[in-house]
Amino acid sequence: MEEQKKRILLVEDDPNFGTVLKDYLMMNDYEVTHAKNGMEGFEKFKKDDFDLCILDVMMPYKDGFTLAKEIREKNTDVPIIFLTAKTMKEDVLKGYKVGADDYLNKPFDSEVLLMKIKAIIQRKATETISDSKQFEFKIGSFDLNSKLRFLRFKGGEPVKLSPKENELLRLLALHENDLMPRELALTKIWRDDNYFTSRSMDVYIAKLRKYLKLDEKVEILNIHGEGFRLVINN
Amino acid sequence: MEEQKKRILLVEDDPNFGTVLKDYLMMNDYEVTHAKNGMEGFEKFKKDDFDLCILDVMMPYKDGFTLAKEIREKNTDVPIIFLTAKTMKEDVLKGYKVGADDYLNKPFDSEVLLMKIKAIIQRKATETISDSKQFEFKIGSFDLNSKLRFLRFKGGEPVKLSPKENELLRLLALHENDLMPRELALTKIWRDDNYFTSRSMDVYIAKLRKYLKLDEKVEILNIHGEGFRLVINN
DNA sequence: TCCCCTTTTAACCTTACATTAACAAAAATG
DNA sequence: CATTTTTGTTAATGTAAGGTTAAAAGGGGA
Repeated sequence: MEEQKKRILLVEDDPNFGTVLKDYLMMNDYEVTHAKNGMEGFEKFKKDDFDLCILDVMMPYKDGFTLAKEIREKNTDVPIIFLTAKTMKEDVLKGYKVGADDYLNKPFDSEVLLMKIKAIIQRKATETISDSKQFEFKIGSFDLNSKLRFLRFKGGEPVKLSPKENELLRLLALHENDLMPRELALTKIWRDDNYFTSRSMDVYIAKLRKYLKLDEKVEILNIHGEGFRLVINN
Repeated sequence: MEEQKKRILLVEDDPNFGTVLKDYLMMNDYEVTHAKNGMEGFEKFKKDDFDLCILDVMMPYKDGFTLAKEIREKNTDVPIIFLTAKTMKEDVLKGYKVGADDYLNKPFDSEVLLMKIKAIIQRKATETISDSKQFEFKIGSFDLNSKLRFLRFKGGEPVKLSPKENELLRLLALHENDLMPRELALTKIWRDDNYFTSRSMDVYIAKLRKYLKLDEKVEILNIHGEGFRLVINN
């Protein structure tokens, strides 16, 4: 059985270290694309599909965090590992905020890196089975295209959705008729969970409800203290 | 409202460090059970449901790995974080083998630990989302969906249940036709057992009876001084 | 720079929930 | 049978969560 090699985007400005790491990963059966800085990293990211990104934090022109943010705008799912200078606590916290999956302090042990890579790719694989790759939804009489970010009612004129509107409606649609926990949306979309992000989410729920009013069979119900539920009656 | 606190089992033999860590976690809104060694840790694990285990690796009598293995035999899902001595690489690798979700080198930064805890619990939550079925009960002519918190009579309009109503009815349903001890509900749902919580529970029993009146075959009987019994006659 | 689009923050209001109180009824106790 | 405990039920209260709208704050082009 031909296992497809996993593809890693490695963004690391130190040429020596970068090359060594790349070779090491390739020896361990990963397909590695090595970019020398943030710009290049983003270009390569856009061109290809990767299973994992390993980003150095300290880089000229465009640091790892900025790059990660750009990557996240394009793709909310791809796992990201940061390579941070030793015990830069702020870096670690900032990393998690941007949506990192893990971090590694330099200098690090290569075997540990391998373990992490395996664990993370594995984790994403099971997590992603259901919810990735799905960009088109039927919601009552609506069609949602979450890749192009529009919502269309009965084949009429599509209305454009903002990124957050879109992500939120997509999450709801993924859980159609089922509970979509508040926390899930907050951590997946807002990447933070506090009073204000929570209120912000409520505002977006209101916006979505306004859009969805056109079809009285479709509604977003609240489950007090838990989250929301997109139901389609018939 | 009533956001249920996440429960952490902390197994750490150093009394000073353990206590400090416990307090710190509690300050951050976790419910923490602290065990002083592997044995005690396992006992406590068996007695309760936890959302996360934090295990020190170096402990007398029973080290963290052995404990983790035992825990894994009982429960394949609960996330485990190891606290390892600084850069003991073997420990890290061994930890992953045993099925750890993450590890932290001592000394570690407490904020980083918090981030990890949040990330890990969140991750598990999304993974575990789909194993419903254990949330659906048939009670006479009623359907109880305790995940979506509604009760439906003969396929009619579902009526929403409050968290406490829901939990209580679920507990009763789990013990259908059998005694559901007062104390059980109080410790599991109210997590406290005193005069007032007990009265509060009685209030909820009254509410449930009102809902269930629609089906005269279903009733909640009191067993004086013992608890309640959900019976379905036919 | 200004403008437009998006997102957050704020304010105010409504609803949902849990607890407590108060009083009635049943059951146990002796 | 009188008294104490336990349970049944309804209503009042306080607080937290959610609904809604508008204004402020960012942020990326033209």
